[in-house]
Amino acid sequence: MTHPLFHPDAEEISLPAIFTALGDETRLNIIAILARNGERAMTCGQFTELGSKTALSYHVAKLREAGVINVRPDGTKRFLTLRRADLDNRFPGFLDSVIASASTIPLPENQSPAGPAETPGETEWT
Amino acid sequence: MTHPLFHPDAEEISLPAIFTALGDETRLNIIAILARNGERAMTCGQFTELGSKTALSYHVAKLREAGVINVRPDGTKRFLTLRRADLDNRFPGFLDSVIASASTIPLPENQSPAGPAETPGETEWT
DNA sequence: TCCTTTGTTCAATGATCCTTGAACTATTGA
DNA sequence: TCAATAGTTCAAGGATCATTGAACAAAGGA
Repeated sequence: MTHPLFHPDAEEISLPAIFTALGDETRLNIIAILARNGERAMTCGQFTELGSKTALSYHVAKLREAGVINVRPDGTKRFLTLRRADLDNRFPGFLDSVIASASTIPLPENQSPAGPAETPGETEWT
Repeated sequence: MTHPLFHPDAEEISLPAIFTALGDETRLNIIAILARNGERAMTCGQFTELGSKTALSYHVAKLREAGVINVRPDGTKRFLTLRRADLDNRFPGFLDSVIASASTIPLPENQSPAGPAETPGETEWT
């Protein structure tokens, strides 16, 4: 990595940018799954059912550039987390209402709402 | 009008569609102004500072088709209102958080937050 | 009836979006 | 060192988007 991945500062996160980022089915699903997974970070590889490797890379970048998620490289993987604190601070109540609303929408595959991990040792923390 | 303006049923309103509709600066401004105006309906002509006549017609149609606003033709005018009840029913808390968040963003012109009408008799009710 | 007001529709244009496959980089484990 | 893993970058494609001006339609008032 020549320079670290760009993330907008908390105060630079704009509402239209968030809406644009969330206005895509794939990206909204990524957010919903991340939210269901609690505070645990997830890798891009855990979203393969949502699209191709290339498409996911594209969508994850969009979410990152909009300030919705944080992407932390670690080895060959990237760990994704919601920027909860930053979003709550800038737009109080917004993320919660989005997650609550998005949760009424069925996910494309068998995404269990944060039960015990099927493959122990795979979960990571921020 | 050959047939009345299309409005999606409340249960057909989708979150991605709302995000797509609100992911545009002009449309978000329309919503913010509508919200600031309380329950009063507004005409397209009251948004001229946000864009040309043609552009506004385009954006208002987008908001209507996404289920965010209701458009009621009356004479030569169209009266716009937020679909508060439908949105609150389908996505509780969502619209309020959007409006609260959008209200922290400055409006492009001197949009007073629902003070007394400068031109009495122009306000309308749903 | 004629003109004004209010807003729509159309065609054209340039910009942006999302997806794809192929090629590539970087890291890890054997 | 070699191969597998995880993800990025690039170019190309078609689709959708947002804006413009010109023409149009519908209703209302003089």
